[in-house]
Amino acid sequence: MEPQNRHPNEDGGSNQAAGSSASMLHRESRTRWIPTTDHIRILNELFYNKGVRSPTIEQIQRICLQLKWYGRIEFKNVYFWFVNQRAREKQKKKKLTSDVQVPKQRSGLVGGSIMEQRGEDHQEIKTLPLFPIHGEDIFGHMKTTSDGGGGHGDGSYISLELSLSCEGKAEKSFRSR
Amino acid sequence: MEPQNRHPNEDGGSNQAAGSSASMLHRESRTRWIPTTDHIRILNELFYNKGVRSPTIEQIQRICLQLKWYGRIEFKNVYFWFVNQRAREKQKKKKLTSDVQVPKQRSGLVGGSIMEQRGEDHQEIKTLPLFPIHGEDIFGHMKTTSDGGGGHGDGSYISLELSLSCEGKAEKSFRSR
DNA sequence: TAACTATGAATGAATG
DNA sequence: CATTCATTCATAGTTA
Repeated sequence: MEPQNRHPNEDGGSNQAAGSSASMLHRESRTRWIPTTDHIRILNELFYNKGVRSPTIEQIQRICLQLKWYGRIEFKNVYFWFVNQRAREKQKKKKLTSDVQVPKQRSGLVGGSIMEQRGEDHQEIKTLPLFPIHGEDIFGHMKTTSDGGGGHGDGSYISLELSLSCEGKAEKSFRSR
Repeated sequence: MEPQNRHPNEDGGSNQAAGSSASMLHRESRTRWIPTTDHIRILNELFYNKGVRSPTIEQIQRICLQLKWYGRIEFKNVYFWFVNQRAREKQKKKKLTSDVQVPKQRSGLVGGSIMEQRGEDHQEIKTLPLFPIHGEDIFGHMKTTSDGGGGHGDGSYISLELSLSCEGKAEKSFRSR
């Protein structure tokens, strides 16, 4: 289970370059980061021996900068690596410690007031798409009761009649991986 | 970093069709909100096109009410969505706090979001280990290096003196309108 | 090739 | 609001 045994590419140099027999050959395959052994070695060194668990942005940048020497790597790769290491370390421990512990019940939610608005249910009435329910839009006129944010130019009624029947364009949101 | 295949669910009810991997098969015991494509579309519309960044309680309630027509959703879902959207937008927008001077491979890609720092490089340098490979320094103190010469003839110098003292975080701007 | 496993990546939710 | 956690999705690489 230990994540130290991954050997996608050996040697102390290039990585994932030996593609000779494989058929899938992408010019610039938008594939995910494949850490080199040096990457792993250094990252593990930091994580386990140095006790670096949650490096700051600056630290990640520095680490990334150094690791670039051993192969292509980006900021987010380092960031995610630590996130995943922490998560899976904990996850591993949890499984090993299959002890009967009372559920921590760490809920509590934010604020604990409006957040509890559980409107989940009896809402399957997919009958009529009357969007402007009140005649005013979602952002018709409201008073910023506790909007510490400063209102960001409020009062701007936003007509949100956009999704009633949008089917022509499969826009896939704003994502595009 | 842009996903797209994230939300397997559909407003119609279909659920994760790709039945290839048996690694996941959950009943409706799911706790976490899984936004539908309509949810995402509308929320993105509000966030990006309408400039809604920090909706008030009333606004969130209204948005939530509308979105309920497109699938199960609660107040907190909308709330968290905006919180996360703001945070991640900012995270990606956060510019480099320190220059990233990597030997070669700087093909003109400067700036950009911190997460977007795509290594434009496409070559495995891997020829001159500027810093101790034994990784005893990433977060330690490698001030004792004998790099007095500091030869940076070809611009391939990486002065890494990673220290845990990284201040200078004044990137607190980016107001939302 | 399908199934499996390890792990990179994304994101809803939570914490401080 | 900045960070972090938790869960899930996606996929490289391996195995049968």
